[in-house]
Amino acid sequence: MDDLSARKMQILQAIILNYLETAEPVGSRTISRRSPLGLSSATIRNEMADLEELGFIVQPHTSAGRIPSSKGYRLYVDHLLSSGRIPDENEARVLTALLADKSHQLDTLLKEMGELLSVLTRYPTVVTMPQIKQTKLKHLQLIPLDERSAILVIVTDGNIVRNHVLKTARALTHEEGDRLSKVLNDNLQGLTMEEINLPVIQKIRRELGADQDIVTDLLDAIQSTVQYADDVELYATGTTNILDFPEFSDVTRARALMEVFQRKEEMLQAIGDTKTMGPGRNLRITIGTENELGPMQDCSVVTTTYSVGGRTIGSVSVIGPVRMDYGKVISTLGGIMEDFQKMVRGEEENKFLPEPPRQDDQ
Amino acid sequence: MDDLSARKMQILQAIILNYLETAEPVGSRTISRRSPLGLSSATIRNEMADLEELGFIVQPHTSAGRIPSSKGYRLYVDHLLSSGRIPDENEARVLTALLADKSHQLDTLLKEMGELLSVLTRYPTVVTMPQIKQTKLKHLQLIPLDERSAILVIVTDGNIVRNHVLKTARALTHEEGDRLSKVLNDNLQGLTMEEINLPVIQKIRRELGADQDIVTDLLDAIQSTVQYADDVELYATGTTNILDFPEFSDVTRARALMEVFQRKEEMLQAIGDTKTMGPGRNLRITIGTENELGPMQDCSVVTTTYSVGGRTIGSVSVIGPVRMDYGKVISTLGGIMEDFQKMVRGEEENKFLPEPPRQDDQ
DNA sequence: GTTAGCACTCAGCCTCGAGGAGTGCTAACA
DNA sequence: TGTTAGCACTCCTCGAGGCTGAGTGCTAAC
Repeated sequence: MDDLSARKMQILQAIILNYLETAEPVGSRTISRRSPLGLSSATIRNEMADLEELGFIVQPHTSAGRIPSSKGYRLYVDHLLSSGRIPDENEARVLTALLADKSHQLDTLLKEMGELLSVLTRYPTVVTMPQIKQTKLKHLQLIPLDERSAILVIVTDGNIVRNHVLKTARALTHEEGDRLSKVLNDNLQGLTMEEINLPVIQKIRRELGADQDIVTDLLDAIQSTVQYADDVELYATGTTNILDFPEFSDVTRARALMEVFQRKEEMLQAIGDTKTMGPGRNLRITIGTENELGPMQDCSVVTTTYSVGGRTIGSVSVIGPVRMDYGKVISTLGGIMEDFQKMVRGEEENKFLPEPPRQDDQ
Repeated sequence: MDDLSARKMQILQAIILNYLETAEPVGSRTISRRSPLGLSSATIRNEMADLEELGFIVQPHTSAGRIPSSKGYRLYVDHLLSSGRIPDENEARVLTALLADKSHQLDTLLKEMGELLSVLTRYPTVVTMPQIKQTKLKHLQLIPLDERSAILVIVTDGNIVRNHVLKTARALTHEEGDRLSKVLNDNLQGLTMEEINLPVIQKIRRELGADQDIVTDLLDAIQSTVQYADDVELYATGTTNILDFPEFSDVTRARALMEVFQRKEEMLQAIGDTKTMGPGRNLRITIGTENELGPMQDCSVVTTTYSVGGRTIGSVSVIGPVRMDYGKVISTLGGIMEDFQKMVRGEEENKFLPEPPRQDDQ
């Protein structure tokens, strides 16, 4: 199925490129005129008939031109797109300039990045926030608040901060808070949330013998943070961009899609399991009917992952109509993510330097 | 302009009620048949002509029925709606049951509330998150993180927590962190962000004499939190609900509106200044063309405020088409907010009780 | 002041036909 | 054998024309 003649490939590509632009079925005559092949429309027609039989293009109705099928886009993305595209360096510059001073807090950096991506690509963008569960604990601090509550602050790799307000059986003193924090840190620092298991917890329980009454509350809080951490957080931007495209000028369809953007579970399903994906310039593209979700079958999803400390802890996806500018999305997403990773890594190292390097501009 | 005859009032109300249901212009014959007035369509027609001249209703085209104008809705909301509506108690129950265990963290409580409101009303809902600037500082804690950074945790009334990662000129020890925190607390506790002024800052600066090098970073962090606090945070839910209504079946219009929902400044403008509004069952209703923003002129906004510790620190708005069920929205919003305020107040008091009261159900 | 009746308006819907884009097929050509 | 020109055919799109029905304003009578 892959051994299409070079000419068929070229014709398919021409059809796709044209369709990307116009969103209208493309006819043999258009290809004949526009492409450098120098073939008559009749010849193109013959080839198109073959391509249709092979399932790469379809005809909306008898007397219309052809539009690419999911299978056709797939071939295009896998074989035709790869070479010859240079990522636009300007965009990376923009990112670096724009976000330089926000780089030390991963959440905000990611959100800004999502927004930037949706502005650059003109497509909706969805970022899964760092899965705190997978990152190493860096610091825990229990802050007594008042007679019946305290705050547990949890900091992990990448300076991701989470708070958890907990009810306590009695008032805590500041000193107790510190002492408890120390025990927690001694036992948990460097572990990931997932690695907090029974033996560790029992060790903590032993060491906190004197404060038995508070211990349960505390462990509950950690427990519930871990549980909450199970719950991936999503951040979607530029969702209204999808309404720009004629394929969604039907309100019912548009609405169905907008709703998917808002529903966490469905969105996660659309993005798919990212754990199996390696880090770096590793993207996954899901095209049209390859999506399981009904309303998403008119869309394509381009997903990549990001990592901190060598662990893949989240993903960034750009979502557009099947008729999306794959080349641009891939290069923009790739470029920005590369930059992002560089920044995060830089951030991790900077701490040991006397002064952050700052003169790469100009 | 207010001294409409009782009959005109009744007819206007009948027109509005009918239009709320059908979204179609309503004709004289419909009113004649449906209303208990027992008048012929010709008489209704005469009255309608008057109402039109007075600006309470308009005619989309010559041979169509009438639809209410913004002025008409305004009269309806102000004079016709008030009496006779009992808030639905069930909804309040739902809220209390649903949110009981989330009540101790204001942000999440508010978000859940927004979601609940949009589910109950089937309209989009926008919540402005607590304006931390206006709440009293309860506790500050500086947590050293690593060689070049620390986290400043700020807790205010209502247990609103904010973190701020700050770069430090050198590594902080844990003891230093505590000492600095203590000075901050001694000087700032009980103040609002707005009340942090130069004298206070200089006092802190004096007391921290020995740690001059860190002080600037720290004050910068507070400063930037204050600044960030200036930036109201919005949380919008159920925005796609708006697509249900025929008045937004035009995608361009729908898109314009969806975009307003996402843009903070425009949304704030639409909600309007809430500082002038008192707390409690105090709602403001902005109808149709009373809105300044173009895309919002087909919408009405029902806004109320919430307060903590006697200060109004945020607002909750329900946004729908002008043809919205004002009665339902007003009673739902009112009921839920009452419940919410009760909960927050309960929360504030609970701290001093040995055990939170829990047997009011069943 | 209310009502019946009538002429009038106009959006919505249907139908019909022309126009045009595009196809598939066949036959001729290099 | 691959390519091309030509032709008949399909079917979508769009606009014109006509009909219908809901609704109006006006007038005259009660």
